[in-house]
Amino acid sequence: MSTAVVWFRRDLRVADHPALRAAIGAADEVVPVFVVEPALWGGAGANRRWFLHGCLTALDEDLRSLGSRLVVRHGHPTEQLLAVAREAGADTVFATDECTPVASRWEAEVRRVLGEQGATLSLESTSYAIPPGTLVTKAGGPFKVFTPFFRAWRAHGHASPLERPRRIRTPDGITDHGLPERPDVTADLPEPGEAAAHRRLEAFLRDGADTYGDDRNRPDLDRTSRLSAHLRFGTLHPRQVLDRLDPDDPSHTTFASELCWREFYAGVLAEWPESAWRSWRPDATHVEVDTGTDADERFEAWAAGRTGFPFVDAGMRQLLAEGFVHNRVRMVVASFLVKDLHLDWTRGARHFMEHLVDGDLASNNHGWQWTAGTGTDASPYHRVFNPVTQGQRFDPDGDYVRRWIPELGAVPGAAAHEPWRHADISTGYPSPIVDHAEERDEALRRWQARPR
DNA sequence: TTTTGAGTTGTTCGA
DNA sequence: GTCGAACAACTCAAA
Repeated sequence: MSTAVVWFRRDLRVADHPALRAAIGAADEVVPVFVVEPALWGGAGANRRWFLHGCLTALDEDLRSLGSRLVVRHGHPTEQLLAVAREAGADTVFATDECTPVASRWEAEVRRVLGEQGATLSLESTSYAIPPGTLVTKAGGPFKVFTPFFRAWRAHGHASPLERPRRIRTPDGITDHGLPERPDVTADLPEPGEAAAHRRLEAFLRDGADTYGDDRNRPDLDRTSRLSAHLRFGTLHPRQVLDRLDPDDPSHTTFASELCWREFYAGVLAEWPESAWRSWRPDATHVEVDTGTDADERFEAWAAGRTGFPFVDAGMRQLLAEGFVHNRVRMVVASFLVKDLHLDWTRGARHFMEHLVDGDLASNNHGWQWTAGTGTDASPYHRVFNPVTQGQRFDPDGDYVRRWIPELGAVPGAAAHEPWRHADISTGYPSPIVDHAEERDEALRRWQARPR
């Protein structure tokens, strides 16, 4: 009897799972393992831990229905994988390549330690339709601009999803530490697990995909896919999404481009690992940012949704309430932190990572860098979002704003975006903490004054 | 090597 | 109210 280990990480599904498929093909018995690494688990934020816990529970149920089960271990992946491999008598550990700086370090460590024992780590596929680093420019270098990358990405095509396995044989008697306690959360979070991911996908294909091109920027309509958390934890693979889209439908293509942004930024982070928390543009590193007590107070107002700008505050309150923010609003609140409050983008990125269920280092932090003007984009400095006109344009009836800010419940229609004009009926809502026109000029001044 | 066209998501001003 | 131009100058990708 031969045995293989499958190391689950951000690929918490059984269908379309190349590493699982490879293990089943290579060995008679398969031990599916998830290692709870204390530092990573502790750093994830309660919302993401809650969702992860649910995904692991669902994965265990799915595996049991196939005749297997999920073995959960706590500690360093190197020690724990080695221990499981020894217990099971396995000489190969199969895993999905994560393509992130931290994961790459773990993989190298696991590969080395297994190698010392005569065992191997076999990486199969990635969490992306096209593995980061695959696509290069004609000059052979990494892409730094999205549009040419998107063209190359579309032309390259992607693999078809794999079938769900019918049966998985797993040996008895492997020690299991069990899952950590499920954290208590106050937010209303999405349903975790592979089955929920597919229900979400089907709902989007039915109700949102055909109008995505027109409606995606409308937080009041809420017709985006809401698949981000599932893509983050791999309860769904982008292959499985792309497989259901019509490449000739412009609306579907717009949605595919959003999946492509995820892959673009994964490639950028893999190429420049240090850009996770430092400005990608060298000349943007030293744009003056505010620190100190005043800056801290502005940050707290932003984080709590008390800036006095309804579109910004609605987004920040949605983040706390749902662990999710509509993409359009993410850009507006990020622009506000960086260009109206003059705070370092990493403060905002860290706050997002704390609360977002879909929090992904590459997408989140490079999204922030794009807004801050420090990332892979050529000319963003004069692109300062106006929080009022953005609200008026993308939430034309004020519905999104009133949904999250009860104090504005009596302010009708688009007037909710300018409550200072209706102070008599907006009860208890703060006045704007800054003057947007002045801070916009200040942001432009600081950018132009940056040392180069 | 040099050149050329283009660059997610915007705002403001003035005609 | 609508529309086009300006907002600096730079970097990237491809020819």
